[in-house]
Amino acid sequence: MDRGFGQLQGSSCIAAASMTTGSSRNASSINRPRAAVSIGNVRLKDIAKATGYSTNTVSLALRGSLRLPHATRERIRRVASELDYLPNKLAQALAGSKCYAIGLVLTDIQNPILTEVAQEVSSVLHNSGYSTLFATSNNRIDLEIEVIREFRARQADGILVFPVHHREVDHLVRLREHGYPIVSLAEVPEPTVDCVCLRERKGAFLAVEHLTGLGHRNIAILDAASPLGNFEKRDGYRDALRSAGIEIRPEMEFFVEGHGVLDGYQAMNRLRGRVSALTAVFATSDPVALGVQRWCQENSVGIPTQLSVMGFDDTEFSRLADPSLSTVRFPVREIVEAAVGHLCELVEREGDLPVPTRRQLEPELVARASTAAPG
Amino acid sequence: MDRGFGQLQGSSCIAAASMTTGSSRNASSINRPRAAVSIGNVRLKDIAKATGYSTNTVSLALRGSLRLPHATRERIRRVASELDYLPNKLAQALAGSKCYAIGLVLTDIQNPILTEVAQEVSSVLHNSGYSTLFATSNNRIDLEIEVIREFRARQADGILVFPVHHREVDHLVRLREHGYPIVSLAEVPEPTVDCVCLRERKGAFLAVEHLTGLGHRNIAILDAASPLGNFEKRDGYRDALRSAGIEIRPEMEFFVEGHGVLDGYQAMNRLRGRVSALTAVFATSDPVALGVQRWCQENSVGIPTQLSVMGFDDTEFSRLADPSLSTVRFPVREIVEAAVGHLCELVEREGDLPVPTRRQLEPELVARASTAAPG
DNA sequence: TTGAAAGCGCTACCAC
DNA sequence: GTGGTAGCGCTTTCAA
Repeated sequence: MDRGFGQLQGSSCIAAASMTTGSSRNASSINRPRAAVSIGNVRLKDIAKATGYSTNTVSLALRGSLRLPHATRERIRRVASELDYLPNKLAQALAGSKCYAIGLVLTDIQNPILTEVAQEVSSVLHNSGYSTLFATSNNRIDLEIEVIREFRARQADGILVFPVHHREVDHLVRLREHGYPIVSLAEVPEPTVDCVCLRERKGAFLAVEHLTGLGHRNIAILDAASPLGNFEKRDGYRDALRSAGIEIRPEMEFFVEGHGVLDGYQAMNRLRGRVSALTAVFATSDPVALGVQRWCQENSVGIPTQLSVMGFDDTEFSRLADPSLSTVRFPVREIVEAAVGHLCELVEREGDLPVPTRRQLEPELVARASTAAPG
Repeated sequence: MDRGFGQLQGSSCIAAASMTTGSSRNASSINRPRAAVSIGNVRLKDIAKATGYSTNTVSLALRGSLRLPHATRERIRRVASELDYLPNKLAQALAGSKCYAIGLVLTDIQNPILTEVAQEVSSVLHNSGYSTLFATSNNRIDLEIEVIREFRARQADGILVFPVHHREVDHLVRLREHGYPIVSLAEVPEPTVDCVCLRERKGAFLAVEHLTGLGHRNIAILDAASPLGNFEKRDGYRDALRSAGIEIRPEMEFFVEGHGVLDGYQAMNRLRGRVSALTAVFATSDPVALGVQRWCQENSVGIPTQLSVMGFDDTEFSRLADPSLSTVRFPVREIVEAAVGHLCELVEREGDLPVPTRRQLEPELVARASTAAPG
């Protein structure tokens, strides 16, 4: 295994579910009134019975309390493991104050960069002793709100979120104000909620600057973000044009539906008549750029000879695309580590939460074979 | 959005976490002894206080009991929603017998077909009123065991799993025997545990039969499954050779490390010296096949003119590859629907579990542009 | 129709 | 060092 992915060490998640009005009947066997899981339903009480200690002592022993003599602790632990004791985390969470679970809300799990994030988040959280409750909002604000409620209902200790709309985060701000730890993985305008993110605007700037630097002046943007009201990348695109003295033309700005390969392909199909007027395309995510490449191959448009293509995110598929895709790196590991670290601090904090902070990470241009000087 | 993916309606997950010995101190503010979430901590008791009813009545009202007069129910519900009541699912699960959560164990979330499965599972479970606890075993049996324990500790009502080793499922069988509902998404030899799966062996047979049908006789297999002890696809490959009267040569069977594009690319690199002896390659998963294509492009091996390439799974990237990839469809929706349906039946069942059953779905050949008669 | 009381499995607090 | 007792928020008898 030499893929550069976070070595996941066993990770997991909860999908929002509309509570059905529970038809909770018991498995009417005689000796277990209503245990859902009939194996592993060894409880503290059972260990207490087996060892002669009280449940109290058993609980302390299993949590490694130093108030107990070593011998007692070991004896209890041995019996517990003989009985294959499995603590009920629900009960632990209910009695204690934490459940050691963090909610992660993505917009779309099929977007490869977000899949990478999911993997990395669960890995890092796992190493910090937390489980990951995982959800997708499918780019719908109502679902974003719904899954966050679901997480809160499940008593998640805090939330990591890629907000659907970077400017529509009132629901997050409100929770934060009430002391609920939330870290956004996308940049929100004011740091009214904690945020660890990539400087997307600058990333887009670097991408387009790379193109202008190569001599391109007719550069289109295929933008999957703006339709959702997220303008960072488009603004960076415009910044770069401006700074190269190139006129900003609205007819060079195209919306695409989503972050799939097909979305990029279809977008190119729609604007096929105007392709000859372009020398370069900047797609706001890698799969979209791959769709562009695919369209070009089918339509005999040479890359980069006739058209230069830039992506965004730097996922595995782009590295191995043909031609390999120029793009901007989304530093998954750095962002996730910083975000998780910050969130855990908030969660483990004793008093009130501090004022929200914003941490922006730097993008990095990755120039590969899909871009060159215009022919 | 016209991608053919399951329209996810908000879904989520739990990553296995090693219990840290909890340093659970209270947020020492005065009026809330130890509430983790300070917003939304409206409890039944609060609604009871506000309405004058008992918590009991409130509980019944919110669950829509018909024993209460319509007016009472509505009144209570209104107050609950005014107070923004959010039920504590942990407490519900502890008191009731179910927690309305199902664990999903994947081997690898970065494998696109498994990502699709994850999306579809959470979508379908969501529609059935369940949350999804999601985990990856990273192809390690010890992690598989660990995450399943984690799920049980979180009281998951049942488990969906792609076992790492299809022949090493004793731990699953044991749980099943104790009444814990488990459905495997890969074929296990004996139906000692419930199983809803693709006939992989037949799928591989169809793939290779397609190649022999085109006239190929020198067909290699790039096999990511056998290293894990899963021989269905390799057996199907051999079946097809046999039925075409082609000798089975061990030197045509290559292991690859994982299901990534890079794995396929590197495998080709390793066997480069022998490529001229081949006319076709069968990769046991699409990304591996894409890696093969990529290698061929770089090394000027024409597809399908000099080499035919078959994949397995039929993911979006393969449909849009260049040339588009011939493959075998993994019927995500059908499998997931059947598996979830079956699991939910087991979970909701009143008495003991019935004997395990096996449901095998039929694979379907998808012939595209990456395969042709040998040149 | 409604409410009181017990209990889910665990942790916390205060005795002994 | 150890064990009662109470309580987390909810559901579920059972009685009124």
